[in-house]
Amino acid sequence: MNSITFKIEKKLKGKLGRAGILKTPHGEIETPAFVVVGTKATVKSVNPEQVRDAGAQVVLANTYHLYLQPGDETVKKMGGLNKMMNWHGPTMTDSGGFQIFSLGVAYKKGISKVIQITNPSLLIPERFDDTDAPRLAKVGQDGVSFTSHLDGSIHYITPEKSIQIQHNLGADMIFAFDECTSPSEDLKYQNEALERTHNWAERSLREHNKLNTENKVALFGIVQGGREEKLRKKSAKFISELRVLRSLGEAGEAEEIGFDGFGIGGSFAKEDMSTAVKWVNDILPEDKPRHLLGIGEPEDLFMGIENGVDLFDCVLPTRLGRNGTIYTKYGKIHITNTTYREDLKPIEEDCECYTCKNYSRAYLAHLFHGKEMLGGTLASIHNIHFIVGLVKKIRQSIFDDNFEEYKKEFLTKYVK
RNA sequence: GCGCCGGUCGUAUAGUGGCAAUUACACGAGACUGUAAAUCUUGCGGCUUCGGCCUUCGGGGGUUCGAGUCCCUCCCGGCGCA
Repeated sequence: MNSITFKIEKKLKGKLGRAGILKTPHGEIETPAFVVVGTKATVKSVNPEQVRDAGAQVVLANTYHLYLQPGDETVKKMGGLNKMMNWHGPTMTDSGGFQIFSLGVAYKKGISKVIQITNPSLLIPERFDDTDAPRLAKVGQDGVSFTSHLDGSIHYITPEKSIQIQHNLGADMIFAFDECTSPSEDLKYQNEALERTHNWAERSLREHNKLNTENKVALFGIVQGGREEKLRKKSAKFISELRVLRSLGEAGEAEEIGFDGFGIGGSFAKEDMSTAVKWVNDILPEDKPRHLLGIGEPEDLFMGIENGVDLFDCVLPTRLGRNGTIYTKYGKIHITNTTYREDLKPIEEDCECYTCKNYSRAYLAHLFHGKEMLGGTLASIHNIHFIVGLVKKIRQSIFDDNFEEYKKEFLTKYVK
């Protein structure tokens, strides 16, 4: 009996894309699916009923943040992630690997998850030879030391520790501890980092194997390798084929176990993303779910799905929403712009979300100008509905055999 | 009527001889991709070939190389005494 099962129901002709169903202990996920991010066990500004009503099937929380506050043991005492946050559906946790990047090389530097290759200076390693620069995460031999942004305390996270924390948090699907590298690192470093990620993958899998006695938790391995084709393919192969032995009781028998699913990680140059995803998904086993970590924008979702991605997560719908940027089928709008102050239309006329059914742009503009909390909530609800809904529509287009037409129709109207 | 205090970029302020002028809010625009983010950046007198140029601190006049700052006068507001 596996913790999760994945069944492909329909494939995209001539492409790697597919639509399927992922079964977890807390319910089914129709894939491709967009996972809503709730880093600290809350989707910021939105309650679980609103998250569900906006169409979300699954939420993702973060190991690093919940370990620091309130502490994974405390989460466990509260009954685990689902019970604590009153979310009844499937859950995931990220391993903390992204914080190696965001609190490390990327710390205070304007390097983000996705960079534009039109700014090539970000890709020149020499420009970033700043080993002395202050950072809150430092990679060591065995794990990573983090300086807490909350109180300055030092914490050493190893793959084993990350997996232990994640088991305490109690999500259905968890991730191996990996190192998300910056594209500004040179090839030598990318190589070293990848070796480390592979080593950590094995240690994560072993620790998970020890702790997963009830077989309720699924572990996803993460493919890294930066922008290098060789490294990406090497990583996909290694992570796919990684096995550890699990004993089957007293008789001394053992079975080989590998990862239940796969994550594709890294900080991408936008232009490189599709080729990297393609390299990797060509190699990853077809019968296991694939999660493109931390992506993305509407155009990225089409790209990912057509190249065989089953799951996405991204902070954008909620972060943008909170900050007054709202998705529409014609592109994003800034609701605080003067033009919306007396605009009585909903964000989108034909949108079925709670926000669009009940409120005008003018009211949202008012809430944002007045710094009322409800503004961020209503905008987040719409953005979640929009992005989650977009992935659902793309999924439907796979079943309807009109993926290409839908993609073209959407992207023609949608102005970046 | 007399005395005192005060009038600075939408608002509130800083500024006591070198100032296109502080700070906050408001306003305008932008950014955000496994969330140190309900955050951050940036503009906010006009023009600019980005070197500058012009016009500004209640009105008018004066002193000075130079005035938001000093002097005179007028206008407006607040307080006190008649």
